[in-house]
Amino acid sequence: MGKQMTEMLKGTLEGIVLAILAGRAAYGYEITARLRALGFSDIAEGTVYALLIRVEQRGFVDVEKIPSELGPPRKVYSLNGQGQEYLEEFWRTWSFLAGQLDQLRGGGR
Amino acid sequence: MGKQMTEMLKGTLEGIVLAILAGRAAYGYEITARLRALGFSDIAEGTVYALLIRVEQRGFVDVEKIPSELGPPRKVYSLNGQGQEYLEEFWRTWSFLAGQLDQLRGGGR
DNA sequence: TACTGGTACATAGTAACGCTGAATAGCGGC
DNA sequence: GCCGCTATTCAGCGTTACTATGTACCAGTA
Repeated sequence: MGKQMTEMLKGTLEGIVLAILAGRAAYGYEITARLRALGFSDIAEGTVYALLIRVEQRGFVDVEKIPSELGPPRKVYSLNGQGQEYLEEFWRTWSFLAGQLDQLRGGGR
Repeated sequence: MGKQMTEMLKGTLEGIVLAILAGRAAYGYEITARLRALGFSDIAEGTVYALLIRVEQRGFVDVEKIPSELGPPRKVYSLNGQGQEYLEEFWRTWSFLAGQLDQLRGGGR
């Protein structure tokens, strides 16, 4: 992925992952796979795990450890109330930014 | 401005400034004022100047020093060919990201 | 002359984020 | 036993925007 995308993901990747979790609970490896399916093909696994630890420490998600039949136990993350609120604020911030950019792009001034 | 916006601006502020310059040439102080008018009320002057130096070093803008009747001489930046190309790539990257986010927001899955 | 305020640019230090690259560990199949 | 897939973790790095200053030029005013 380009450097531009890398920089643009700063601040949005977190929202993207929380939005995925808003759909349903998931674990790290699964989230990485879903991101790749979404077209974010080059997001490193390490990035996702670091992000998950961050949002866990901020209290946006609940964690449950579930044994897997295939490999080591999975840490399943689910969005909690605080996370919901944060996600809503994320969407507000995003809407504002997207609005301004659309304006800039269209008007050219 | 919120911390969310701060992080989200990483990678997009550069595009925003280049888009402003695509409209017409401008100098740092003026760009800061325009950003504030656009609603990015808390963008520090220092941020804009640092960004302008960055894009200048990458060769995206041409610079002309023009004496001001009011204060020190202005450094007027104008987008050049390379900057145009970069801006177009920025819009492509942005479109992809915005598309994916819209999808995530709407579908909820 | 001295002071104030607006214009205009620059820089050192800091924090946050995503990436790179590697390590660790469990399980199934050849 | 070894390889490949699943699954998580961590240290070190580069980029970006912010904070907080500092420099400099000019106009108006007392």
